Amino acid sequence: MPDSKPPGSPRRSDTTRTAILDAARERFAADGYERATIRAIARDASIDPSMVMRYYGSKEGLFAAAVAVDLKLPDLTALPREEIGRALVTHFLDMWEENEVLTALLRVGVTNEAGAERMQGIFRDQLLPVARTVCPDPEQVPARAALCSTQLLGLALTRYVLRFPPVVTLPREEAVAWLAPTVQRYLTAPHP
Amino acid sequence: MPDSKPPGSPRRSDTTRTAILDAARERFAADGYERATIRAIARDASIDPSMVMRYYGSKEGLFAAAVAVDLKLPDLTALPREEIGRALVTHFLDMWEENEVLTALLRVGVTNEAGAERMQGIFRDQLLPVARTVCPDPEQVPARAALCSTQLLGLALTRYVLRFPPVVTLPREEAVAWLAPTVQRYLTAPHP
DNA sequence: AGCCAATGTCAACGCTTGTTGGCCTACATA
DNA sequence: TATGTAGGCCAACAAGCGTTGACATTGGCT
Repeated sequence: MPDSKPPGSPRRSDTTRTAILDAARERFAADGYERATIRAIARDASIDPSMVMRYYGSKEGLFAAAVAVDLKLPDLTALPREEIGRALVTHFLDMWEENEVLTALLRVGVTNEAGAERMQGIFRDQLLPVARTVCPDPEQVPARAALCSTQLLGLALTRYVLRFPPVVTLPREEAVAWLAPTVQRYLTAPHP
Repeated sequence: MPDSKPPGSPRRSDTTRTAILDAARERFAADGYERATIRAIARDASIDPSMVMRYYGSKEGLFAAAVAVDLKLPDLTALPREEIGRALVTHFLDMWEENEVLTALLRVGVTNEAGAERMQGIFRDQLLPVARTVCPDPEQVPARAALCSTQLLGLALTRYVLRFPPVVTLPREEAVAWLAPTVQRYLTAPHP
């Protein structure tokens, strides 16, 4: 049996495997699911396309392995209540600029069901619990977290994917200054 | 010369042409650019794929013909100043639910350069002038209009494309109630 | 009726895609 | 040093793609 996986043991092929994942993330982020071909990814990683199949089974499997997102959301309870909006927006900008994985996920999620579900899962499993720690009424938590995601993903969409010039030009600090009160309100303001 | 086009004259093939455009919009909206194949569109329209080529030249040409958006933005100067946020949000929801063309444009724009430029052009040519009529400082108009587009497109993205359950579930009136103040502030509040 | 262009059908082209299996190479272990 | 196995490359497959050109059919015109 090739490729049994005693979970901690390093394999001789690990450099190739991560080269494939890196190339895959880059291509998915730049091109989306369909146009990111296995052949192009393999070319970027300087290996044969069949290696991708050997290590990740299929294109879907490669995508699943390449796009694993940890938003690393900070503990908002340690902050003064009126600063959580600003903290969230800056943190999201950090995450988005740290690497390409979020851009990849967004580009893919728009045309690929599996990608959409994964994006959905990330916001459900990571943003929702954080929202729970700051929202007054537990019943409103999903809606309030969802509202935050509309604004945050809208910024990412126009800034990093569609690249609307005025949004790209907008200095980071100014974007934060404008969006922070919005997110703050979605999380903490009384239901309108 | 086949297909000269005296602009007003109806052609015998007009029913076929609009059938193609309808099917194209539907497929682009559901699948994005790559997965919306000419063959599938032709099948939906019950015609031969070669007719698509005859009438629209290429897939790019078909897309250009199928996705023409008029946001039909209302005259905001006729409104009390504090209601323009709500008016804009409701109008955008109307537009988005009226037909599939905006969803098609968003799905395509995320992975297709031409689509992204078209989306960009729509907001530049249609939203910007409206913003000019309500913004205090002309110099801030592009940034403020862009901020509005981040929130409006973020809502459309999560509600109509990624279909985040809490956003889909959110009653229309509630979405308006939450977003209206945001848009209102982006357009009219003093620079933070 | 007879012509001609517009409309539609059919089959094929060249190309790219994801995916597969066979084969060679190199290393870790015995 | 011998050997088994993981790593890697190559060539090929079937399917699907956008696109093309040759051919049949229709319908409005004189």
